[in-house]
Amino acid sequence: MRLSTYNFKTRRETPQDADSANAALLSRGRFIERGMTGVYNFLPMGWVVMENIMSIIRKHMNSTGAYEGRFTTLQDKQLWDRAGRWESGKDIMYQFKDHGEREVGLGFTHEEVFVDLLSRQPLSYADFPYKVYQFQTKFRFEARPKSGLLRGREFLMKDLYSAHATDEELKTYYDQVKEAYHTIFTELGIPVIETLASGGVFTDNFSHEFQTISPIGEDEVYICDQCKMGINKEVIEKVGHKCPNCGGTQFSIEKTIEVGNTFDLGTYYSEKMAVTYADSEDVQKPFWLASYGIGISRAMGTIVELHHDDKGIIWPESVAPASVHLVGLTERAEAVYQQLIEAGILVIYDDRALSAGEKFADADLLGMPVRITVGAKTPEGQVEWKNRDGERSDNMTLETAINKLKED
RNA sequence: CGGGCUGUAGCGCAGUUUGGCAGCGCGCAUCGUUCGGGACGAUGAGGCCGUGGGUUCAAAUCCCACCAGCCCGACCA
Repeated sequence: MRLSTYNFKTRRETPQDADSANAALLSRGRFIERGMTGVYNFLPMGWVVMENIMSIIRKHMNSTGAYEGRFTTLQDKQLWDRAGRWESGKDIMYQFKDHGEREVGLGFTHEEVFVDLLSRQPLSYADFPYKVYQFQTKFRFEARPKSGLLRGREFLMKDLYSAHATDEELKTYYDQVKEAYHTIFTELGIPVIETLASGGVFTDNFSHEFQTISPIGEDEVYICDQCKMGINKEVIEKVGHKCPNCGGTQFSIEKTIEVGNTFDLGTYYSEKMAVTYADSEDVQKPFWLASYGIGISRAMGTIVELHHDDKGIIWPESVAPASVHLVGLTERAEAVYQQLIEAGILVIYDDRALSAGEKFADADLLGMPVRITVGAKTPEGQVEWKNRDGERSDNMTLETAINKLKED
């Protein structure tokens, strides 16, 4: 991609409404642009990051045997009444009347939709489990949106739902998804602590949260000194200040961002909504349900909170919009650009007629993992390689550089 | 939803106390000189001073209401 044709120009100054590192840097780099409070547009380069995050998640969701689908956003009140959540969800759900007198709402989670979907066919024990996930824009009325992409009223989320004939089957899959979550967050560059938490509006059981330590986080987690398991402050009384995993009583307390969660919902929704399956004796029984979420836009904001310096973003290779930021200071860069493309490397090429200083500053702000410079000071037949998170710049042949890029 | 602060050009801000021509920096346009860490000069374009009402000869400035943004609470993926 040539910056000369990508004309969303970076900002030198931080917009006054940017209240966090992720809001400031993503906005200065023109990855996102605020629409209204808690609501963001994604510009093309920002959307590439979102797509990259989604592909990583998609890969690992598929490997658990789940299938990707897409549920409705606009939903009838009657559906929500079936489990009694039209009333209990009033504070966070956008609810309104359409052009007639029909009461509708924007789904902020999809347990009801998934259970209703299952009820559209006769259910047999032999057909379980069902595992469907989606990427969808969620709407939740947050009293006070804050911290850029970390808490918004409209945000992109991956939600997975699984239905099981038995509790044992659910627990096996539940653990499998938690494993997948650990892998996903590692790949995203977000170190997580698996944390015991309350079920919120979803369930009275414990839920599991995937928390990452950050001073901007809104949660407080007690981390067990022995086994490193987390216990959300909201349930520390409930567990008697004792680690349920190893019995440890020494904790360190950290501010954290919740980047993922899993809920074991039991047979609650199946029973409430009166959707059951026939077991091997042809007895109708309630099935077991679990749901699992990861906020995509929140993950993007979190990555920036975790990976930046005073000059800009430092994208992990796995989600970066491109592998290389090519700073072209002389004509020779054009040929280098072509060869990088031919080698199959994703590259952002700064071919604009700007001063070197501006180009370097933008390269730092935009945060591709590797910067390659070609200028008058570059020895003939070589390029200058600099890692975004390093200080040194090294001269090497383009061939060497390409090989290095392909190793990663 | 309570308390506080703030809304002036695309962005960052001064001007409001004490009413009197709409300002600065960045960015943008044209020309020239520059050219390895956000270069320099010249010229120029760009404004519903958040919105509505009021006071006044005169309002960005004073008064009232509303809207929006940020912060602290309450709430929350």
